[in-house]
Amino acid sequence: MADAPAGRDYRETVFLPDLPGDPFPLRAGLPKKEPERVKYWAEIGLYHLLRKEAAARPKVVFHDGPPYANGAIHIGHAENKILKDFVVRTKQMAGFDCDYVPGWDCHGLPIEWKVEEDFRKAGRKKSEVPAVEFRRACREYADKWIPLQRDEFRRLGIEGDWDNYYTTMSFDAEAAIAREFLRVVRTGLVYRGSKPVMWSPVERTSLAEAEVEYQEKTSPTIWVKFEINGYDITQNLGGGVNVVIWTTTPWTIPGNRAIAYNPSIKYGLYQVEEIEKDLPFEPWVRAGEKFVLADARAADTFAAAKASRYTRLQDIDPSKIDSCRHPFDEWQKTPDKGGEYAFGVPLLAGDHVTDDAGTGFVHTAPGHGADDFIIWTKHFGQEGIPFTVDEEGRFTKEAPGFEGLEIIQLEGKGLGKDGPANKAVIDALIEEHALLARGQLKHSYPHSWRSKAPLIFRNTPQWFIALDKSYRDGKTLRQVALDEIDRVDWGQKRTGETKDYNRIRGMIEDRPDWLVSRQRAWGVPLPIFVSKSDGSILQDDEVDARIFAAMKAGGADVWWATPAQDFLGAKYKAEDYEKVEDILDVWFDSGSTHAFVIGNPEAPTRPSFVNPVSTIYLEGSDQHRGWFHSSLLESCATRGKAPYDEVITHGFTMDEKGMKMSKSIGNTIEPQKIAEQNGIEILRLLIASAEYGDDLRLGKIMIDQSGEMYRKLRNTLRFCLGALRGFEDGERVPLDRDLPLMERWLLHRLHEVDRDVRRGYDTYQWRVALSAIVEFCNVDLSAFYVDVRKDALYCDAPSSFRRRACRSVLDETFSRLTAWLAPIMPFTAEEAWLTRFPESVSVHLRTFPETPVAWEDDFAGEEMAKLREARAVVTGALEVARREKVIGAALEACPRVFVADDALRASLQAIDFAELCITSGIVIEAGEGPADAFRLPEMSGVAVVIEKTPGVKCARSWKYFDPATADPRYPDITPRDAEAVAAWDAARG
RNA sequence: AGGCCCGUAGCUCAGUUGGUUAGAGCACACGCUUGAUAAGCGUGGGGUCGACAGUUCAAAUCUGUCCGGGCCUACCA
Repeated sequence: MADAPAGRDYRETVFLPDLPGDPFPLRAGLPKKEPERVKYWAEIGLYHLLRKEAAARPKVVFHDGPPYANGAIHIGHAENKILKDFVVRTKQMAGFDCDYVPGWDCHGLPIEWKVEEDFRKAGRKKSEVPAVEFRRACREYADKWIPLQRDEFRRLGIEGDWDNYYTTMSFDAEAAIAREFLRVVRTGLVYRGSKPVMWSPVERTSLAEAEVEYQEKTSPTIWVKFEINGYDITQNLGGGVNVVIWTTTPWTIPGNRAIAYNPSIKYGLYQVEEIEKDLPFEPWVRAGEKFVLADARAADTFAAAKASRYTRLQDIDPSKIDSCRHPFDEWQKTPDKGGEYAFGVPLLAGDHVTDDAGTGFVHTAPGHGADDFIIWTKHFGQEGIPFTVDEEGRFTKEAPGFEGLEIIQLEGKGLGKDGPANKAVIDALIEEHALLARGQLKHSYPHSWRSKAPLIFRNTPQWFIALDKSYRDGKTLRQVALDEIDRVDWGQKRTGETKDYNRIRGMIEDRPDWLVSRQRAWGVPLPIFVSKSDGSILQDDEVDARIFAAMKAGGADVWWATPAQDFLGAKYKAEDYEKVEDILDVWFDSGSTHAFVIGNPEAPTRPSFVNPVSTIYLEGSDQHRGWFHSSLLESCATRGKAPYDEVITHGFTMDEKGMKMSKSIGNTIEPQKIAEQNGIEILRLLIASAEYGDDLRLGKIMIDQSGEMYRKLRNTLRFCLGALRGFEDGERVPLDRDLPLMERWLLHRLHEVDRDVRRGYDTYQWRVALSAIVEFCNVDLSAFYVDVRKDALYCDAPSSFRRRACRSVLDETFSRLTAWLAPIMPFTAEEAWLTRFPESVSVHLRTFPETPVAWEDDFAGEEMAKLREARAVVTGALEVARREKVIGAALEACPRVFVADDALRASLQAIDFAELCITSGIVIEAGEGPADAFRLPEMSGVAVVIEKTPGVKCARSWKYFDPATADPRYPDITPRDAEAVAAWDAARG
């Protein structure tokens, strides 16, 4: 076999997929091109074009959870915004109007800290800066960051109304937040109660959890006797039986109001028999004394008390103890001779009590501990909690006998050290014979982040929203919220995933009342007046209207800058009312965003928010405790319903090992860096292919892998662009059953992929859609359809039906690929689309093309599945022949295919199977074939023997052919190629 | 410490109500091609399904314990 004699170079007559000037190069240059594209979208006003295009469509509201206006964005922000962008873009392209209004959360501590620091550097203490000046500085600080963050978000390819973003500190927002709170007041759910908070006596302020750090501290420990008042079998016990508690904070004893025990712990009655001898001091314990203790704690307790021998008399059930005497209830040094402490100390059951430390009984001072507070309010509500300590950490008159003593030294050399309070209490206990033992303990104890001074738990008056008070059709806020949780889709409806539903439900079921007041400066005030005579909150529409109007005009500052009388008007006297100066929990701010961003159903803030078919929230899973939570409660309180219909959550970004990213470990990855080095679309693709509900791992390997996926997709688009060069409507053939099987099958696949992509997008499972697209590109297009059809595309005459059919179907493919990919790869989809249609404005103004039902073609699908299985046997055989150096390229082969099954053989004969296998010829025969033929275990009825193709190699298509069949004008190419070249020559004259 | 959750090939993910030798894409190795060419095609290696125990004729799939990781609470009298 010899090649045709060297003759004409046909290369120029081959329709290679090059585009003039290579407008869509393989090397994308994303880091450089993406910013240009962002600018382009801004210039054409894409956001406004989108709104205009979709004005008549059904609305979907995607409401942005506001990031905090502080610092550069990090990878977590990037994941969050990109996922949001996927939702917004897919909804828009699925035929909705999905308006996205980004926002920022501006009030709160982090900014307050920064600004405070700035003032300190300038030599001014916060307390010396007027509230309004301080707030102005906070506002300026937030204002500085918003445009910076906005530009970073736009760089990520996020589309939205970036010129009209919302903030929680705009005057409108501040007025709206205040009005929302007044709305809650009208439900009757707002009350003033108290709660122990972390308090710094040195700084005279409460501290947030984030401002607290734990340090080692040595504290006194005391074992205190509480004599039992009554026990229904007291007669059997005799008198003088004591419950023993243990504590590291003696100063909380005046605040003791209860003792907690755990019903699942075993308790016993013990009698002391003998005291240790030869001690350098005389122990307080006496032989014959009786104590109730957890059995597991008896040994340690008696060791501390120096009782060398003791006996256990009987079991004790603490629930049968009515109450105990307070150790100070007969203390002579109190003004009332102990009468102030003459309340019974009840025993309360609580799970927080353990028997691995202490005595099995927990001293409970509801004003000075979280557990203490919880167990107390569970039994007695807010009643009866004393305020024993003032804001400087001094005992008040509610701690009779100790008034004025400091818990922590406030000044001088001993600043931050224990004050006289502990010692005074211990002395009093000794005096009253209530101290069993004492010691010292080194333990971790809360300290102020800034002053490093120890903190105390201190009961302070605060404002709450009640969860268990009925307010709406006899229901409580908790009940309404739980009902709404059932209505909302947390994923349990779209994918059956119940984890988010369970999580939010659990949180709402368990949470205590909402503490909404903060003793801070940078926020929206609780805009209320409290009657000095009866403690009720003034509720008057005219007053509320004045407050709202003033804030709308001048922001929340007016609350501090305007005399109370101006709000109260003529009807009320300022001196009769206390103007509350606390600010609202910032979660109340963001919980109210729905009210001023989306608006009420009756009063939407924009046309794109009218009667939405759905309102969607999407945030990280930490927002179950945050924004999802506060928005739910706020909206249920004011409107009786959740502000959203669907909630989507995502996990957190981790490093490549699945560990949390942190600056100190140095394993962070900045989105800005990915944008510079790889292009942000690589990150978008990575996020789209991940199970974002779980944590997202991020590392070099994943980014590289995502880059590979990108290249494959880009190259597929690039091939389509080249293959479709010059394709016009006139070339199009009807997309019906007269198409070749290959094209019928490809349409069938487009139909299937369309279904998968829509299903993925509808349920926010981007990876389902993306993997359908990627697999289609790789397996169906690249490895099969394109590989097979390259011959027809390159070498057929333009008039060839086969080539026209191929191009018609590729046109539909390109149309869909660009649309399907647009939400995930907005830059590249745009680039591809505009390369093909330079006169078009943007791919993003399109919707997903409808895919005709008629394209579903089960026959083509099943037929092609069979053919590809048979093809796999041929490719396997070719591989063996290649390895044995029988052939190199597949076109050198002419396989003999033995097919036992008549139906399968008929299928193979019905089409050009050589074309499918990309061989120059093929022989299909009946029967089992020779024993040494190539077979695959899963296709036992097909056997293949590879033989070399006879004939000569076509100088144009490289196929081997019988030169006897050649067109005499073109002896070195096949007749098919001759026809194409003839047409090509004719066109050029 | 408690609540919710995650743990399948090097990587990202599929694995229907428990049922034949656990799949895909990418990566890797080898080969082919040199007309998608800083591309394309083919073939191949690679997993005790986090560990252990249990239920079952049968478990990646159900139960329990443990290990590792994440988010959120709490952090102790």
